[in-house]
Amino acid sequence: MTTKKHQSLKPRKIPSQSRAEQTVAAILEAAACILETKGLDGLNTNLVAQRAGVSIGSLYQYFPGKDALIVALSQRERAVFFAEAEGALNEPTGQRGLKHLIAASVRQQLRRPTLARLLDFEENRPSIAKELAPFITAMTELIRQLLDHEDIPPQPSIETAAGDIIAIVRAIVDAAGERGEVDRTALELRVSRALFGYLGIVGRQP
Amino acid sequence: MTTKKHQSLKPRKIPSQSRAEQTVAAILEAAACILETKGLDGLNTNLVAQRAGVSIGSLYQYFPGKDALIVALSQRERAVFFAEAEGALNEPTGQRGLKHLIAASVRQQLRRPTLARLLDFEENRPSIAKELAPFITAMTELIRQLLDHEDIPPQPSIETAAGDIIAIVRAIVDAAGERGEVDRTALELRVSRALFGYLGIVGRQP
Amino acid sequence: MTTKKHQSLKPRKIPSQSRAEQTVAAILEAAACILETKGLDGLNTNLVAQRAGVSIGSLYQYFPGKDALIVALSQRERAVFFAEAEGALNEPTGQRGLKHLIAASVRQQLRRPTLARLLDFEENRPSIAKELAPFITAMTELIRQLLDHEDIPPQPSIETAAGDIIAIVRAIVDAAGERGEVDRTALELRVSRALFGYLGIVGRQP
Amino acid sequence: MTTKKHQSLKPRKIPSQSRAEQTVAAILEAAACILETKGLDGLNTNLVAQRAGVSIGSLYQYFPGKDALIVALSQRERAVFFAEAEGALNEPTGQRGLKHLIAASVRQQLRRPTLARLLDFEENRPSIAKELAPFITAMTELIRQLLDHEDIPPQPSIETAAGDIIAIVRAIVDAAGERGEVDRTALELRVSRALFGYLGIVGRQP
DNA sequence: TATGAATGAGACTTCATTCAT
DNA sequence: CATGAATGAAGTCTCATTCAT
Repeated sequence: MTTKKHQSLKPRKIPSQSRAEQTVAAILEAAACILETKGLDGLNTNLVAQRAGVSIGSLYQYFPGKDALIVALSQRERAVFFAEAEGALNEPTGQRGLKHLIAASVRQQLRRPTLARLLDFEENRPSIAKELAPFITAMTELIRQLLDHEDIPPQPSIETAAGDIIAIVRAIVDAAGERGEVDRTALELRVSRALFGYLGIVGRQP
Repeated sequence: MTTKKHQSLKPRKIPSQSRAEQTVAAILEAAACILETKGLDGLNTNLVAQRAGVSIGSLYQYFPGKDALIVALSQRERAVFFAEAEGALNEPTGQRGLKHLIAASVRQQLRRPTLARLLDFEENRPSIAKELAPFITAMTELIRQLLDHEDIPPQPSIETAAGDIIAIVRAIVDAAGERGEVDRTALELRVSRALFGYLGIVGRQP
Repeated sequence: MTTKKHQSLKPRKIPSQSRAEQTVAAILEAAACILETKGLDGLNTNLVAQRAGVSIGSLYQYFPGKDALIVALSQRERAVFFAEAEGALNEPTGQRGLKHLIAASVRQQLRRPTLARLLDFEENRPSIAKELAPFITAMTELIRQLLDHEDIPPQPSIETAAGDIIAIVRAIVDAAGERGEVDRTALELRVSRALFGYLGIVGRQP
Repeated sequence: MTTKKHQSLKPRKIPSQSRAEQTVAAILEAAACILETKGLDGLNTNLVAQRAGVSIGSLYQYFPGKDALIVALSQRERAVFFAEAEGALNEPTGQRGLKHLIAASVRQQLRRPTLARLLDFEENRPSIAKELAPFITAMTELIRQLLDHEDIPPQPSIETAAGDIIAIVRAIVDAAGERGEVDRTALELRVSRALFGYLGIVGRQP
């Protein structure tokens, strides 16, 4: 069987000893590495275990299956990203908040471009998406609050707008990653233009 | 590994008899169907052959493997799309041209949303992308000509802009497809705003 | 099925028109070529047909199966060889006869070393061997007559001796072919020594 | 094609647990059995695994493919043979050494005639031969030392002589196996005659 | 808990052979 | 007779997952 259906994708145990935490971290990092170097097709549980210096049995001790690995990896990356993105709420205006969000996205992407792109894709698979719903909800909520500022024109559907915004940022930033761009500022500017245009914000962007 | 490394992705033979053409068409359509209903993981050569009502041997007669199937499918869809998109060059202004392009993209996406989204992703995989390079080149050239009109502000890099434009259109349109949107007009409008914003075109869009 | 069991290995029809003869010759030569360049694993009926410039259907018109191809090829080579070897019977002494036989073997092998070696092997497969029995019988008979001369010490078993002689000649000559040797004379000398030693012929060989 | 091109033929992992050693042994013995009863065409990985009482996955855990199986089998047989053959170096004279070598060859062949013959052939296939080069080298060296004794006439090329000797012994011994001979002594005598004749040793062999 | 050998469903692919045109 | 599209049995090989030690 390729993949067992309908099994939990949550980590099996919350590692309480630091030894276990290290194991989990090693496994995730191994998975990340392989994803970056060999792509999705190159990712398999046996290899991950080997690269992590752990037995395959141990891997299954911490992750109930392959998908759980990807979910955990996404969550790891998302957690970092979200911690940065949340700062957007402290910005005084909606536009400043958006810029903050964009900057966080760009930074996230440029840290590990290949990995980010691959995860972006995997997150679309229904089985994975389900587990990442909380993040989507949180992002949507965050964007909703940003759009709520009075310096942002009202949108017909906040839901739709939030989804579009996430998609647009991702698209430009992934495309840049693919091209190997490294200039953060230029990239942020391009994203801003698209986003501000989308939202109907006229006027000068810095 | 799912797929053998480094094998040709080009069709093995061009069908010379009309019976063969039918076979090829049936195979491609079956692949499209499966992609739509069971996703990428559900796509395998045996199932495709079965659904196409041909033997597995026949499939391999025309396609050297699973990836070749995806390539051929992309090319089929791209050909349809490009035929429509090319009309953009007949528009009098750059902005009208872009609208034409957007409309074509939206139409393409709304025809078979799931399929379109899946192919959009697959096309990013390096091995697939290589085979689709001609299409990318053609699209870039088309966009270059559109941006060349004087009603479009000059862009720092045409290449980058072209890539970004393709990515933005795709992103919004795919996101819409995922949500199950069907309102062509509303969708076109949102894409226009993002694109025109990106390009620095100020002023009222309809 | 890899190969149908129990089917005739004889050519299906004796080609009466010269057109058919040419076809058969082309097929055999194509098979020989492929055997030489891609080895046994590279030999398959479709490829042979293609290389012969004939449709696969036509190939089966003349040969009832893959093994029949190999049998026919062996027979073609054997016929040439045997025509030369038979001259041994005209030699005045047994030793001269043997030399004649050796010379014929060496010449045969050096013409197409790789092909000869491959066929030597294939001829051991029971299904092939059956069809080549007449040749073995003829060879055994030929050798029996040579050994019957009074300048050859009597052998305990003519049958065994004949088999051994064929095997020894083949072994040395194939080994030489493998090494890429081209010096006919040196090779003949070595074979003579082994054979004459085997037969208990003492004294000077030229 | 029967076998994937250009993959390693070396065992994938050396069994560290004794359970694994048993598995490997069972697989090799099953392969040997099948080779003896159904020939080369009858050898396939599924059947080997089944006969060995292990899963196909286990087989591939230790052997990357069918050819690796043959290589390992050859090495197993060669190791046994070489251990016996090496004793030839302890003999006082070259001729005694050769007899020792011949006796070892005959014994090896008569143990499992069919298997020996099949392996002899397979070892000629380039891909297999490569892996067995060490054995060939060792044999050549052994023969070189034997021929170095003063009771053996000097040979124009030791390399060639060594190759020929191996080939001659093999040929006669394989032919005997094919005929179902069981008389060790008679066989050894015939080989001796051929070899001594080849080397130019005159005089009475027992 | 950790280990890693074992499992086996299932995907991929070839190629000898047939048969409708 | 020739053609070449179609067939599908038979084989190869992988990898997610389990389980005895």
